[in-house]
Amino acid sequence: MPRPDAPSWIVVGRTDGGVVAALLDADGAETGRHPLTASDLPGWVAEREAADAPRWVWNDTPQWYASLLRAGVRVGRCHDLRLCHAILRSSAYVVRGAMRGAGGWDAAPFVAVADSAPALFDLDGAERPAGPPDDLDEVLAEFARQRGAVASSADPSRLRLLLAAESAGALIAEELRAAGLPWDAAAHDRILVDLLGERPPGGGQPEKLAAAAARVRAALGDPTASLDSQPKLLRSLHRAGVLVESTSRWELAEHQHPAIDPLLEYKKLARLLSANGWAWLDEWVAGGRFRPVFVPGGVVTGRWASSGGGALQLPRQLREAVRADPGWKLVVADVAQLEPRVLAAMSSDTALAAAARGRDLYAGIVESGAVPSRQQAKIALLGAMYGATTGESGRLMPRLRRAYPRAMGLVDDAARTGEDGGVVSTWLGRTSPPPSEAWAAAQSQATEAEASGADETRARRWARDRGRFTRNFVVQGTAAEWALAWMADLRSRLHAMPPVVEDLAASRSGPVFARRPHLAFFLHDEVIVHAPASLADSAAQAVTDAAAAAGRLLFGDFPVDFLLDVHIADSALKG
DNA sequence: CTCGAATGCGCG
DNA sequence: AAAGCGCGCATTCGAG
Repeated sequence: MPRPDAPSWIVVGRTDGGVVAALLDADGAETGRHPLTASDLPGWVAEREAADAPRWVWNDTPQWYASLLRAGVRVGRCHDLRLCHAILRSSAYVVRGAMRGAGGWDAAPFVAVADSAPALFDLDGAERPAGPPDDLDEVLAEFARQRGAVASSADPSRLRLLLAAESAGALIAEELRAAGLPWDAAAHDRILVDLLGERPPGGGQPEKLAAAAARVRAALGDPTASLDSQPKLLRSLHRAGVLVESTSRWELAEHQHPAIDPLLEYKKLARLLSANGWAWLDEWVAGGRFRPVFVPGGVVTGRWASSGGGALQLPRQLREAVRADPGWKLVVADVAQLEPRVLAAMSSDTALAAAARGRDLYAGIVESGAVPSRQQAKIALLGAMYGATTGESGRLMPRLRRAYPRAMGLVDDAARTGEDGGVVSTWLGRTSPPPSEAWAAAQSQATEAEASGADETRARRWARDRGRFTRNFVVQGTAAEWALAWMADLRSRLHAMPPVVEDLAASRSGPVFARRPHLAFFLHDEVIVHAPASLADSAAQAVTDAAAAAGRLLFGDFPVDFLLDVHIADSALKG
């Protein structure tokens, strides 16, 4: 329980003398300062965290939190000035000029040299991302600027929610990296050997990959055909009478030729080897953990990106290698049709929300009679959110508009705004970037008297492209906000669980995560929690409860639910 | 040699 | 070659 005079915020930054923490009351007024050194920072933070549970304010979460976690110190809440700056400087909710005067806050996030990929060692100091300002005065000034921008904004409570969620995401991203995803390198190796053959000692092609290549060359009657160079492969195929325009899988699959099957097999195996083969295993898995770099807010819509390791592209093929430590379990949970549910809520479309309640949303649409089959419901709804105009998806749109006019109206409006050069915002106030100068120039040029037909065609195409982007932005971005709220709530629930007493010395997740369930992976609408076996059921319940809480936090009493598929297992392989 | 574009495929 | 959004990464290849 915080003391009555406990600081609401503690701002950390650097001065000439070292690290200084400034204590702020609830109104943002400074009540004291505390000088620190790099070495006594973790202990002091742990003390203040336990006593006051403040919101920690810093320029850039990785710059501070990575070393705190290494020292065994977890914090509950923070305000990440870099991430919040990015939201506020472009949010349509913020009044013009409120963020004026900020310098250096558009910097890329700090990259720690010791933790970074080998390539970064080659960069000199000038090239390595150094992060935003960390000087205490600049940090305090930016924090004041941001508080002012929120207070004077069109919707302070939504923006506060967004900034808190974004900052929680920053903590979670560091914790995910610190804990890592439990990865069984031996299981991974078995999958590789099974599909590719033994790892060739000298490099080179594994046996089964080479065999597939040989079958392709035999079928093409071309013993030297190159399979890895697209232009050369295309010529070989043409010589053999396979008249494709590309070498992509789905076009090849439309042709009949003895070379096609082995070629598709070869491409599949070659992809596995180059993307997630032994080299990947050597580089990215150590000590039983895959530790990717998650990049919160890395996508314009607010989704996370990743950098290194391909964290967001792990093939389903390899899920079997994600294995809980001995004595632990994995809780794997994903949301069914997150984006359509979010769309129903943000548009207050009670009919769409009713179709989704307690069941597969596409089945609900079929039951309502809007379209005849689940497949059509899925194609139509995805088309509505992505802006499909042709094909089956385009043909089904009118039926969807009749059945769900509010939901369809929301995405149609967003598209129209984008086509007209406007900006759109998510539910909590993240705003799309304005059109590029080239885009605007193309539009105005097309309206001039001497505009050519080509000018007009290009302008229209660009306008439609941008419409599809803004159409999707509002839904994808709000879904990202829901996911942040889900994870933030889940993180608190997991930390509130009583730590297990049994000796789980085998845990390789580090001091902060050794005795409690903790998040281990996140992918847009899915989380993996690594939990001591005795707490796995509680962790699964927490995942479900957090989803309900996130729905209420964003959408209040609006009757939409977020249906989860939750599994408890030793591996992340899904049935 | 480095760098960017193009291609293809993995994920949501 | 996708129709229809958002990404990252490996590979090849031509330009400088």
